[in-house]
Amino acid sequence: MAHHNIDIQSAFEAVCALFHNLQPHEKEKIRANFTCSYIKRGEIIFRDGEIPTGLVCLYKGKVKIFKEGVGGRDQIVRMAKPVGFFGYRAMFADENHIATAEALEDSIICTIERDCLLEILKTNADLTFHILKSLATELGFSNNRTITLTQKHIRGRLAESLLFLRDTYGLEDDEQTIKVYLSREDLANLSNMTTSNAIRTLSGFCNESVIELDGRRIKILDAYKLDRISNLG
Amino acid sequence: MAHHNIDIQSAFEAVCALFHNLQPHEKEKIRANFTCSYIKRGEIIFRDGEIPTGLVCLYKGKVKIFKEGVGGRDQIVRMAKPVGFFGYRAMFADENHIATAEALEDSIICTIERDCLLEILKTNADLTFHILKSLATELGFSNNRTITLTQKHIRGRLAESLLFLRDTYGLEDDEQTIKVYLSREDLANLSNMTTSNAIRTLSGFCNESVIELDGRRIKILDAYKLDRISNLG
DNA sequence: AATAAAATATGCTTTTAAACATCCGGTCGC
DNA sequence: GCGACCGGATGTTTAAAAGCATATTTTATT
Repeated sequence: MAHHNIDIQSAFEAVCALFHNLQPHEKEKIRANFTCSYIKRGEIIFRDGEIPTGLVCLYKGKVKIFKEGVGGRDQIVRMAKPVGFFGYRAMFADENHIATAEALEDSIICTIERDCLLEILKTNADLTFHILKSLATELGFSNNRTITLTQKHIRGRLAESLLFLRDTYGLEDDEQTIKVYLSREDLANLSNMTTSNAIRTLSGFCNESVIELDGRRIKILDAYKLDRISNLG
Repeated sequence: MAHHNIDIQSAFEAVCALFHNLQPHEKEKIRANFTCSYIKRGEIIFRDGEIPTGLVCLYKGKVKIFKEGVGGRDQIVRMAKPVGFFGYRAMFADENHIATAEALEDSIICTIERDCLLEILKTNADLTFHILKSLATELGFSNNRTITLTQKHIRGRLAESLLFLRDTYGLEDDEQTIKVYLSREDLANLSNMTTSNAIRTLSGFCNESVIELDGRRIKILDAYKLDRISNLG
């Protein structure tokens, strides 16, 4: 790992910037309980059932968080982007993880040791409220997502997923290509469908000139139409 | 409303008991911003799109929180029981409500005015952390629920809903009858299925002697079998 | 470079649950 | 008392998506 030469100081500052209203002594406390590591594409960061060891932050790369469902079918419940936290829900709820986190590309993740963070939260109401707000927002997303995944048809679900990926990771310089390269299987697991149907529907969109495909590269040609499919399909 | 003679003092104490670590001056502040009202069965407490006015607490009765989905099909996202809060997610996320709350039976609800509560939270880290924890737990439920509703088959979804209702509202004195009386339509909206299918599946369970039906009264005869259907069906 | 393994593509079949159509029984309002 | 309406029950039809089979292409491994 050492040969990757992670710039811990930069990572530390970037992570701390996510916290608002951090007192100097709190920052030093975090520094003393802060670790960084390099994660290769495909590696597991934590597994369903494990005890959360701390607050995980993605400094570089992309991570999917998924749950294994009925008959081994995975559902992606979250896509983490840098710089942002993930895997904190279980820690705050005082539960074991209920999902698995896997790096989608080579990534750098940082961890703030659990007890250290909890101690800071016990006295910093501002910071605690900030996290509370994030959780409330996320719960809203989750509720919306439930409706989408259960009620929209395949085309609508996939269209929404593509728009979600665009909104989460942004576009390449061409202003059209979604800045994340998922396998058809991951797209399917994000959209609650089989891999076959993801492939089929994707090539359907392609025929209708809504998107353009080049391997895992997805170019959104007609965002308006994609939005319409998402909302009415 | 006055003729219903709500015991505001008892309600106030019961609601405050939900908060831990409340300072005396905070309690008085809440008392000054505390209102109670009587809600008839079928009445709407708040609607999707409205601005949250405060923290709502159910003191007596039962309330369903649902979202209208594609083609007017509702999905129940939460069932509130006394004494407990609901409708707080939107307030904490600084959003408008994304769901509608309706009383399932005659109920008494109390409201703590929004700004009053937020002020208290700004300085009471303990209390804020407590709410944070609840939200984290709820987000876990929501994620689990998404998997259930998308991946389980009709029988599994309905079985899980029945067990969920039992766990939420408990059983009558006979130790078998679920202590909530939902219409077939509500059961369907809880389980992501059409009303016809809820009726059909329910009478299926009845034929298999897993449950016993008497109108809206549902008796769980074989909890073990119901659990198995939920997990494997 | 050769081979194996994984990912993608596509056609066909089957299953599931929605949609639709009645029908029944109770309740409400007039 | 009558008709309208609502909730519940049940059978039939239809559509959507899963499942399965099989190519083909790409990527990884030796």
